[in-house]
Amino acid sequence: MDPDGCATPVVDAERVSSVRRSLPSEETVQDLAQVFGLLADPGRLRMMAALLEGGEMCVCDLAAATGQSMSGASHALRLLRMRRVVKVRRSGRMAYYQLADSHVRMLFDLAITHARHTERESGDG
Amino acid sequence: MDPDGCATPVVDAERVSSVRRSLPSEETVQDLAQVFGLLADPGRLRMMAALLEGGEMCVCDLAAATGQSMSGASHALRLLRMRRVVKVRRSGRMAYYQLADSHVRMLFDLAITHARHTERESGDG
DNA sequence: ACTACAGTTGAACGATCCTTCATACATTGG
DNA sequence: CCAATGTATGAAGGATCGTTCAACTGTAGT
Repeated sequence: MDPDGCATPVVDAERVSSVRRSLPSEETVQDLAQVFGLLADPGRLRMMAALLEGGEMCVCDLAAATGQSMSGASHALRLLRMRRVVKVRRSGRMAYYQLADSHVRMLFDLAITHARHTERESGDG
Repeated sequence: MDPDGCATPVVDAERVSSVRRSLPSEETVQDLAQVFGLLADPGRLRMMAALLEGGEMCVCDLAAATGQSMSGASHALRLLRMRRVVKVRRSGRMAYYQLADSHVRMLFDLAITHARHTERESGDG
């Protein structure tokens, strides 16, 4: 709201405004946050991992493979579809899903690598 | 809960169990989801972007640069600290934060690239 | 010791999210 | 047409999350 900060004291004003100018646009930030939000759910994460392996799968197999209900899987796939993370191919009454976006594949792969290399201690500092 | 799926019909049983075995462990999935969850908030995202640019910044400058209250910034940094995404250096009554983990930097960078290459239409199919 | 300052923390409120249930839609087979 | 099947969707319930307010810790300066 305020272009230069009023309520918060500032130590290094130059640095602050320089960093400020370098930040991604509001739109980019929102967009990024939404994509990460999609990845922040275990069910959806497993779905993407499944599609990464399985290539193309129908909803019921996807649900079974990731331990979700059909309805839950469908809701999840809807969100992923809306964000263009997956794409669907229809054949009769079946719906076959696959990953749509290679960036997300890379993101996902990198994240898995990150997880594998990370100690799983959580502490405060 | 169920090792082989009971309530959900399955089309390709072999594929399902093969994919199932290939999925990351429960622990990895939870861990990943939490990391992505951290990145799913605009405020935290801006903080990480700021630290990516600014290198090391104190809480009040970070708050000013990302348009957050001191309290909000502190809460956010606490979460990032607990997940070892940032680390803190204390000097007197100041607290200087910087990114702790190069994986997160890469994740973040890749994500920005992704956002820049993505059309911002959201539709259903 | 007292005041000012930088930061931290807990509680409360509202918003958002995930899960589940029920229902609806479209396609296939009789 | 009717029943069965695979999928999609809206609404409700409870959980989780982010923001804010108030109080608290620890340091610096007088």
